Amino acid sequence: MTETKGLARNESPDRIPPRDRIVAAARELFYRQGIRAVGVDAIAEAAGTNKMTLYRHFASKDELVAECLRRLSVEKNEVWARLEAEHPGDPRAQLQAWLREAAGNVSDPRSRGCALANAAVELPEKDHPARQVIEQCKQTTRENLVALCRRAGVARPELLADQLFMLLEGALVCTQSTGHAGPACQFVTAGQAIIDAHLR
Amino acid sequence: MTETKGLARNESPDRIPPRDRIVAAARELFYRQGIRAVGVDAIAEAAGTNKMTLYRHFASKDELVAECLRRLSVEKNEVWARLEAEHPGDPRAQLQAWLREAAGNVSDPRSRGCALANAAVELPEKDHPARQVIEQCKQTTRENLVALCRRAGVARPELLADQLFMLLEGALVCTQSTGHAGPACQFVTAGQAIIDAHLR
DNA sequence: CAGGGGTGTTACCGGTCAGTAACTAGATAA
DNA sequence: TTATCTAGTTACTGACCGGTAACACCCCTG
Repeated sequence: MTETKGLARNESPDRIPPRDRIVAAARELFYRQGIRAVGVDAIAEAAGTNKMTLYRHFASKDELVAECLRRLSVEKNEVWARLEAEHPGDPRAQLQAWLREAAGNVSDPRSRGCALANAAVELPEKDHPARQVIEQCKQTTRENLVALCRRAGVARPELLADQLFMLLEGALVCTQSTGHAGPACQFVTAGQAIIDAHLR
Repeated sequence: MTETKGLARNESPDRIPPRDRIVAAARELFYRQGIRAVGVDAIAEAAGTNKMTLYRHFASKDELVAECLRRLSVEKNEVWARLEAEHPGDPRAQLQAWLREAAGNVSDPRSRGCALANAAVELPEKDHPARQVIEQCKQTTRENLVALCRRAGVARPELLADQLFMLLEGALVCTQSTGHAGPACQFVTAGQAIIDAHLR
C-alpha cells in the first residue's frame, strides 16, 4: 500500500493524465491547422476527454496556447545542452551539429515551420499571453547561439549568430510558401558558407 | 456626351468604386490582425459599405483573400521593372538597389512581415484559393531574383538568389517574434556579405 | 418618362465559437 | 466506512461566423 502517492490516478488505458493529453493534442492541432482554426471542442476530443476537463486545467483557450508554446520553448532550449554533451569542449563541432540539426527540421517533409514563429504571425495582439513566451524563447535562442559562436572563436559572434538565425527562420517559413523544393533546400549550403566565412 | 462609359458610376464622395474599397480595407485588416481574425462585416464596415455589396463582388471570403493577395502579388512583381529603370543595364547596381529596398521593408516599424508568407502560415489547406497565388508569387520572385543574379555575372546565381531569398524571408518573420531590434537589424550587413562573397 | 443595374438596408439562416452549470461516476485517502 | 477530489457527461448560454433573401433607393441610360 501507500504506493501511488497521488501522481498516478485515473489511468484507464494510457496512464497519461488528461492535462498532458490535452496539451499534446492541442500542440499537434495548432501546428497542423493553425491556432485560430482549431476549436476547443476539437482539442478535447482529440485528447480523449471533454471541454469541461479542459477548462478545469486551463483558464481559457489563450492560456492553453501559451502553455503549448511554453512546453515547446522548454524543449527547444534543451538543444544546447545536447550539443555540449555530444561535442564536449568543441564549440566548432557544436556549431556544425547545430547546423545539421536545423537542417533536419527544415527538410522534414512534415514540417510546417517554427510553431513559435507561426504563432507570432497568427497572434499579433501585443497582450496575448502567448506573445511573451514567443519573444522570450526567440531571445533565449538568439543568446545561446551568440554564446556558441563566441566560444567558436569567431571575430563577430553576434553577426554570425544573427545571420544563422535569419537563415533558419527564413528556411522554415519558405517551406510553407515555396515548398521543400524551394530556396530552403539550400539551407545547409548557405549556412556552411556563412560559418566558413566567419571562420576565415 | 458619351463621356463616362460605365467606368465612373456611383462616386458619391471618394469616387473609388466599392470593389476597390473592399479590397483595400480587407488587405489592411488582414495584414494587421490576421486573415482568420477579421470578419466580413468588419471589412465591409471599414470599406464604407456593407456585407451584401461585398458578396456581390466576391463569391466568398476565401475568394476575397485570394484577390487581395493577387493584387499584392502584382505590386510586388513591379519591383523588377523599377530596378531596371533606375539602373538600366547595370545588374549589380540593381542588386544593390534590391537589397536597399528590401531593407526598407524589413526596418519599417509598421511592418508585420510579408503578407503572402503570413497567409501561407494562416491557411495551410492545400486547396485554399489563396495558396496558388502565394506559391505562384514566391516562385516568380525567386525566378526574377535568380535572373538578376545571373545578369550580375556571379558564378552560382541560383545559390545567391536562394540565400538572399531566405535571408529576406527570415528577416521579415523575425520582426514579428523578436522585434525590430532583433536579428533583423543585421539584414543589410548579412545581405551585403553574401553578395560580396559571390562577387569575389 | 420608363426601365435597369449597382448599391444600401434590414433581417434572417444555420453553424460554430468560447465558456459555464449541474450532475454523475470512480478512485483515492482518512 | 465516509469524505474528497478529479474526470466524464449533457445541456446550455450568448456571441459571432459566413452567407443569403427581400426590398427600397438612386443614378444612369434609353
